[in-house]
Amino acid sequence: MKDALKIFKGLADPTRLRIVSLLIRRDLCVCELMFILKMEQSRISHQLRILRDADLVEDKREGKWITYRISDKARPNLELLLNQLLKEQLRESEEAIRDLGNLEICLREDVRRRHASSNQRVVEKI
Amino acid sequence: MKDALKIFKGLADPTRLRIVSLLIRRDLCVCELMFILKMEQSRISHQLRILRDADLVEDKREGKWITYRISDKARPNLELLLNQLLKEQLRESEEAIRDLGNLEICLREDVRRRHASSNQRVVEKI
DNA sequence: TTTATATATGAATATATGTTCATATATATA
DNA sequence: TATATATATGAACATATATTCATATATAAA
Repeated sequence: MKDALKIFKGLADPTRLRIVSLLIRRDLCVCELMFILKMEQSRISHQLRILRDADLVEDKREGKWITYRISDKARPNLELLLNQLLKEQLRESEEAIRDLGNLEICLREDVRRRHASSNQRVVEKI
Repeated sequence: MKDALKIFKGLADPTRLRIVSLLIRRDLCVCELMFILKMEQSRISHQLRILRDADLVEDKREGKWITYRISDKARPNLELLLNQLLKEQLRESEEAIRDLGNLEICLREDVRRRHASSNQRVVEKI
């Protein structure tokens, strides 16, 4: 598939757009994404798979965890594409603001190492 | 729906991506798009409807013809998004090159006024 | 070496999407 | 006014997609 189409299809789903918007700021593992997005694990894993198949992200195992990052290949285009649009989102979308807030909390609380089991359950939306 | 998602969904289909790539260069009516894309009329009209519902394009009746253009609202973002990617397409995709070639022919031959009835049939791909 | 944790994945399902065919509508022309 | 042209649209269909549930796998910890 042509690159442009790959990128647009990759971003054409709300869950994936949120994931990419987060990964563009910071590499994250699945349990961190679960904490931030308040979604169950398999849902996130399935969407990450689609993003990986589209060469938008790459994964790397780190012990128990698997960390996802924007692929080197896609990063320049994604930064170009999302830079402007994400600023608009942050002005208009409460969800986008909440995601970034949860990212802060996630990092501050070191979710990956400290919240272990609680992440296996879907937490109530803030 | 949030704007960013609207745009990505709008561009996440090969037919629509081709249409938008053409409209960003020049306003076109349906029969001109038929000539350029070698697709049947209802297929193009349906996709234009989706682009219109997503506020990416606007239509304007001009006598018998209905001309489509990129909406004022979407143009800045679309130009930003597509500028880089379309250059890549033109390097890599024969289809994109062919579309632009057909656009040239379409304008040179004044398809809108001169090829009338022949446009109602789907023409063999060049 | 058993158990817990983190993640992936297959199957099932519901929903969305793209295309085609047939037909409707609006304008232009004879 | 009757006909041709340009386009839109509804219905039907096939295909694609997103989500959930259940289960498999790989690593770490006890």
